[in-house]
Amino acid sequence: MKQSALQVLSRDFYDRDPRLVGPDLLGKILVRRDGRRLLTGRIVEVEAYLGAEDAAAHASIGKTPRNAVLFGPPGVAYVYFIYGNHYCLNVSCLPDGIPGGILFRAVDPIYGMKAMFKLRGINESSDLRRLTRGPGRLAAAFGITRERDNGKDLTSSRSDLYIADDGEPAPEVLITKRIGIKKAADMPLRYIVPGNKFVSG
DNA sequence: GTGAGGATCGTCT
DNA sequence: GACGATCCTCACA
Repeated sequence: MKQSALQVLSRDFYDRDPRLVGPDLLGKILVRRDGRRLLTGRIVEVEAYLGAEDAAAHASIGKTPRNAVLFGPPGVAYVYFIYGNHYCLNVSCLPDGIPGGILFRAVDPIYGMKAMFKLRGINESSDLRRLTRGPGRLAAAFGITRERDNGKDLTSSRSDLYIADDGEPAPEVLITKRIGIKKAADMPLRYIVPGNKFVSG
């Protein structure tokens, strides 16, 4: 894949309701530049998180130092640490002042798999699905941490983390309930590419 | 293939 | 002090 063929998604793309941004992100490319290494993967599973009306969303309790990015401008990385072990990557949506975001749950690795295995700390002979299936695994495979990436602008190719369109036609989208949460568990805010082996659950 | 249980710590009450 | 937008390992089938 040629990097020049990638069109970085603009801030306008994220300046919408997460319920519109979520399905549109499927099929797009997550890109990490790590020194000279390039890591890429096709997004196949995301979840939308809203504001005060969504009890499962971090933003539902109001603005705090932790979740401030969700209340800021669109197209910015929100990375949080969970269960004492894992990081999860989100991107903020909606205009400055209105909270909302998308959680990246899985990607289908395209380039840099060898480096991803190393970052994940697992052997290359293990099941490929273990590489980037699930939000914690995805973040680890792309070397994403709160310290390094929280608050980072995802709309510039000069950034070492961004999301791009490679021109592939949009995939089929299936909407389901979100998983791994207790509150507001019935809201249909999970978007997946049906049949893709990296989709979790 | 499925299910139980533990690890581990930042964040908010 | 309790909990969580998770993952791993180990039993067992």
